[in-house]
Order: sequence, then C-alpha cells, then structure tokens
Amino acid sequence: MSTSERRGKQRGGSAAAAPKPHEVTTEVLRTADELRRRVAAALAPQAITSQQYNVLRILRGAYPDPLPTLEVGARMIEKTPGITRLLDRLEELELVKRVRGVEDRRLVECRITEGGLSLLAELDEPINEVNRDAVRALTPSERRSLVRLLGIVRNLK
Amino acid sequence: MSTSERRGKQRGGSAAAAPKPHEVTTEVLRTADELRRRVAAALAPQAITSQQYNVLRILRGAYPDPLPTLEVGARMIEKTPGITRLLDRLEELELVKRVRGVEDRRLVECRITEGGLSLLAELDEPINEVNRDAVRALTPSERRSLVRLLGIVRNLK
DNA sequence: ACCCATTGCTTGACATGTCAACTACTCACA
DNA sequence: TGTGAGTAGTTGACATGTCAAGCAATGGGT
Repeated sequence: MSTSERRGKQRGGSAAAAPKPHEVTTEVLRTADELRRRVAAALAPQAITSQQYNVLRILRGAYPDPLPTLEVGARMIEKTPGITRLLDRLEELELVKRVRGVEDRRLVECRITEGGLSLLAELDEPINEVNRDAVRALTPSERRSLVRLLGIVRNLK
Repeated sequence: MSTSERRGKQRGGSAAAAPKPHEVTTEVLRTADELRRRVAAALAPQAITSQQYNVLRILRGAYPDPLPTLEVGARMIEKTPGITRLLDRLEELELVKRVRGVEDRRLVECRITEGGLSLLAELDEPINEVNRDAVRALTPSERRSLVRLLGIVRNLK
C-alpha cells in the first residue's frame, strides 16, 4: 500500500483527491476510444476507415504533389509496415495512385486522385462536426489547458 | 460556420489562440496512442498484449469468483465479439479457465488461474511505472483538471 | 406443454497494428 | 568498378476491432 494511504479522507476540502496515475491514463485511453468510435461512425456512410481517411487527408495536404509511401506513414500516428496494405486498398478503390519514383527508384510516390478528393470533400463536414461536438462544452481556456496537459503526458519520458 | 467566427484574430493577448477542435481531438488520440505503446512495451517481456492484460486484470478483480464472458467484455473499453477469441488464447495459455454455467447454461464463466495471477503479479510493477511516469510531470491539481476535461469531452454527446 | 423474442456467445470476413525477414536501390568508399 | 551499409517498401504471420449472421438456452405468455 502506498504512503498516500495515510492522508485518509481528504481534509473536507473543495478539491477532490488527486486521481491516481492509473486513473489518469485510463481516462485518456477511454476518451480516445470514444472519439475513435465517433469518427468511425461519421466515416461509415462512405465506407472508409479512419486510417484510410487519415491517409487521404495527408495526401490532400500535399496535393498536387505526391508523397513517398513512408513519408505518408510517418505523418500518421506512427507505424510503417501497415501503410503498404492501406495504400493497396486505397489504390484498388482508385482513391490514390502510386508510381515508382523516377529519380530514386526505391521510392513509391503516392498521390490522391480526383475521386479521393471529392470523397474527402463529402467527409469534411461530418468530421468537423464530430470534432466540434467533442470540444463544444470546453471553454477556449479549457481547450488550451487540455492540449497543454496532454502534451506534458506525451512528451516527458 | 459557427458564430465564433466573428471573433477574428484574437486580440494579441498573453494567451495563445484557442486550439481548433480538430487539434484538441488529435492531441487526445496521439497521446492515447503513445500511452498504448508504452504499455505494450512494458508487457512485451511476458509476451502478452494489452487487451489480454486488461482481461486478466478484470478477472483478478473478481477472483475467486468467475465472470461471464460478456461481463468481461463489458468491463473492457467496449466491444463484444472479440472477447471470445481473446479468452480462447488466454485459455490456451492456461491463464484463464472457462466453464459452462450451471444455473444458466448460456453463460460461460471465466476465472483467472493461479498462473494468470502470478503472471499479473510480475506485470503490476512495470505497468504502474508507466502510469506514474506518464503523470509524473503533472501536479495533483493538473491531474484533476485533465481527468475533468477528458470527462467533458467524453460525456457530452 | 409449446412458441417465440431475448440473451449470451461464437464464427466468418475484412481492416489494421506490429514484428521480423526479405528485396530492390542508392551511395560512399576502397 | 565492386562492395557493403543504409534506405524504401513489401510480405508473412499473428492479435485485435468490428460488423453481421448463426446457434443454443431461457423465460414469459398462451
């Protein structure tokens, strides 16, 4: 048992007991999961997944320039090997086109297609709504705070 | 477009501009992902996954009583069908034992084994360390704050 | 006692995360 | 110019999330 045990009931005060480390991290994980589910729901009508959507957004950001495969992977939330298969499917759906690099033939340049762009256009609004809803009840100051606190959790160590 | 649009550029002030909704949600997702990776790293030595660990913890919480399959699933972070296969593997590893319910034969009662308990014992410390490290740089008040803000994001619609 | 909606799981199919091993290329250097 | 280290991707194998369909046991109503 930890030493904090001896503080007992908390001197009646206005502030609740500080949450345990485990409670904080759990809350982060649960919240992210909830957000993931809401995003997935918003994407469902177009039958694409959250990762596919992310890839398309990244490629739209570079449009009309292409990006090499691993550069796309790096801009996601990490992870490399999966990116190939992700792009495989997007290419089958003709939302993305890939061409072997000319200068450096190790590269595979990926570019979003017209179809990909218009599909994204359909999704922007629903996704923005999910995001707006998520933070609707937070004041600007609370939003800054939340981002700052999460940054601390993520960066240190 | 929302009414907040008219506030324009933010009157130069000391506070940074409020992050956009999309930036807030992205931060939550990124942070959760980072945490997931740290947890996975802590579990790697015992070769179990984060979901398997969660199941074992839930079952330890009920020990020595068993829990029906879907009750375990419900206590995770949602999701049902996956729980069966998860338990299949844990049973193969002999970390969990399942028996058909006697009263209600639709139920499958799951109980953690001795082996499961001692494996968990090995992991408690490393996992606690991950959690402690994650919040180490947060003051008690900041921890409360973070949990509160995440709660707002999660609960409101 | 019989029927059916409900409940508790299980399965199949597909997308993704993740690790490890492998191929194709490029580059600097001997 | 040949070679080896490093880079960019791909592929195979396995665990999980997720949806939809299917099965067996229950329980209430007739």
